[in-house]
Amino acid sequence: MAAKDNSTEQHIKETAMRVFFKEGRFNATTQEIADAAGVNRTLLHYYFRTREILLDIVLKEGKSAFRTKLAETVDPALSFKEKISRLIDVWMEHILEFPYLDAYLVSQMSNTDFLESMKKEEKENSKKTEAFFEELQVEMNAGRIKKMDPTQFLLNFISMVSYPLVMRPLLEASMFKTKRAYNQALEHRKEAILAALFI
Amino acid sequence: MAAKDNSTEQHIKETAMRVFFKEGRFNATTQEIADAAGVNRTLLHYYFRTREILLDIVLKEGKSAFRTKLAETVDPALSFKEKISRLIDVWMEHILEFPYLDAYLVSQMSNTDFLESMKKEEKENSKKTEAFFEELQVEMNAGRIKKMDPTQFLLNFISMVSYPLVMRPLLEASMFKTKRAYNQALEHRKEAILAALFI
DNA sequence: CCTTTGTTTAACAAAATTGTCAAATATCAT
DNA sequence: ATGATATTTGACAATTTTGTTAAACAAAGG
Repeated sequence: MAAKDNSTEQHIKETAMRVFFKEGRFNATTQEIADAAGVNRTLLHYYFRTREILLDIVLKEGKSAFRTKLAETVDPALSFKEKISRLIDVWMEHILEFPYLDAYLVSQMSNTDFLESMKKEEKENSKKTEAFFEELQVEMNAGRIKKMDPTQFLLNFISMVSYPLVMRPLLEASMFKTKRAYNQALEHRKEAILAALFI
Repeated sequence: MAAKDNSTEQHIKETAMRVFFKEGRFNATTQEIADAAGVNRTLLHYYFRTREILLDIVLKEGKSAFRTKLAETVDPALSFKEKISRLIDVWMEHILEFPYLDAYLVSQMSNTDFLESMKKEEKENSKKTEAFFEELQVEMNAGRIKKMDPTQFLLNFISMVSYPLVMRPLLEASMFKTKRAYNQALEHRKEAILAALFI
């Protein structure tokens, strides 16, 4: 293999992503990750040197991919409601793919570095948020949404989309009789959210 | 000290509760917990034998206390909306006190034992849930709530109450300019939730 | 005073985990 | 075939963490 081939490196990252954020095994050891990837543990250190660096990279790339996806989703030509509708789709899809990502982020929030990088993101997104709020204001004036603080609308929106998926194992076990019942509820989730957000 | 005095044992439990579920340090070592409690590490093992047992006890007692609190809150004489209103108060208060508890529960959900104990709780609560759904049905028929699947109403409710608090560090850092702005939003959270749930 | 209970101290073994290294193999490109 | 890169193997030191034990000390009650 003379030519640089990063497929194994990529494969390790994807495996780590799976173990951490799909399966929620936040304390997985380097050995477990290597096993899951079908690769020798030394190779992890060869490519990423430390477990922490690997986790950092995986997290950063995951977040970045999601941000890109979200941005691509919002077509300015669409109606506000249609925008929201598509956002719900993409957002739910993403959390379904990596259900433990948010829980991990929160659990790491006492870490100062994380907070810093988050605040940087906020600044980059603040323009989009303001634009969103303006559109929202128009909808409220048009009587298609109850008048309220835009912030509260945003919180309602994110909450209703994320929570049932992020806390899925908890809700499924503690409030529903069967997994099937929960899956059915999720299937109709989007309409329920839209109905709650719009008059 | 001839007489049995369990104040230190209690103090250790409270400290563990604080470290784990108020501060979110899920990986705190027995040494760190002992330090936080101002007590020798050996004493932890003396009372609880293992770290795992201590965590189990703390978690079980915490959940049980919350369940009791919730049950006490619901006065059958109140109107449905008033019941919901009080539930929001108690619920938010509880999450404010132990913001990391839900995240921990979710992170442990791959653990089979947890799932089992959760399912047991579901069975105990299923009667209450059904009663809740019946009341909800009455409200819908009376036109005070949009007609929808009661399950979706419940998911909307829990989501809007919990998510902004459970994910607080995340939302605060990534979407708000200041902590103060977030606190202000939380102050008006209850009315916003009620407005979204009721017509 | 003596006993019991609570608590600390120190030391220890065992296990788990991490990160590093050197050497051996494998695989591919030229 | 040769060289270069990818990957495995085995071994190792260092560290962290856990759980146990024995001994000493403190305090309070009878």
